[in-house]
Amino acid sequence: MGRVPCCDKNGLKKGPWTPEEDLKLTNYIQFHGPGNWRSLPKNAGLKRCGKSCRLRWTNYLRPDIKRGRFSLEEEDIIIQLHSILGNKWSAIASRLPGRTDNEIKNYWNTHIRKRLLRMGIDPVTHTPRLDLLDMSSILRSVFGKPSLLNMQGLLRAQALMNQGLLKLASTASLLSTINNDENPNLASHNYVQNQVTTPPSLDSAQFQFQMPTTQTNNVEVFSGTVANLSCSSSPSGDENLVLQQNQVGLSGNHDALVHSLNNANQNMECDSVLPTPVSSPNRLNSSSNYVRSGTDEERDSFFSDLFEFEIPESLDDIADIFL
DNA sequence: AACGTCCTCAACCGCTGTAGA
DNA sequence: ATCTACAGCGGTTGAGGACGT
Repeated sequence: MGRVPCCDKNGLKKGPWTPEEDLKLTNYIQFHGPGNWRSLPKNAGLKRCGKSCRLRWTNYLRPDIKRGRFSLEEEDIIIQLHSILGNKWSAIASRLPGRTDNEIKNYWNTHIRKRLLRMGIDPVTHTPRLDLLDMSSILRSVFGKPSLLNMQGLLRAQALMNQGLLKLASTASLLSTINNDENPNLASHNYVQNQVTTPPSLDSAQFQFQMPTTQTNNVEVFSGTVANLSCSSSPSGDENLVLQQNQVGLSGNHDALVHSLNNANQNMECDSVLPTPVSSPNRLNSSSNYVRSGTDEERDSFFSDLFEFEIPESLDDIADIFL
């Protein structure tokens, strides 16, 4: 036996709410409080079903709703949480005060998801998806000489491009994200200058994410640490998140480097709970003056910067085919 | 100006989980 | 244990605005 409908559909209005309806609903709830949605429309003089009233209230009329554009911090948080929780929009919304699950879901589907796809990142698994990469933009990022790219070079590149190199690209971008302190554009330099880095840390209510200080004295080309996050639920079933990390050291040797990168990616895939490459922990924790409200261009730039990396000298022979 | 296409997001639909009778 | 009402969730839809030709 199927469920009986929550209300008699006949004669009930559907579609967009009018200001008058909003006023009726708001006034009623202010006086009586929310709840008892089944009887609310009748009592409030609305020709709507209770479900519609509840949705209108929770998604639009509630006084604590924060309207307007999502900040970059909020985007960061959404991406981080989505990488852990998946499409649990209500759980994500509960960590973003003033935002509704519906709003977050819409924003994900219309903005963030597309942006990740453009970056070659699978929005479901949050892993780099090589088949999704917009190679032209990647190549522009890498070489900064779009005019020098030609079809012949691209074809040769395609023939020679292999999984290892693309993983290198993907993981290098991840590293640049993680290791970048304030300016994303500086990230790649960290890897070629053998710097002693003190990566940032995140310590918030939901996350424990510590990056160790790394000494990279003997590294020829790259140095860095890949944090691999995993998630577990507590026996009590609450949603406290426990994030663990695996460190993957990267060193100069080609084979070792690609091997490390493969391991890093395998770890990610095995855990199926993934770090979000486009989000840096220090951003969440940062009190920097980084511009957090952004135009579309700034947001695109913010994300595309995350895929900027430099080809080490030892890979010059590969890079040469583009030029 | 007119038309077509794309994009956004409020609202709906169908389903599940839960509490109470 | 079963049934029912209700709240809530996630996926989907479609109206309307923005944009391009």
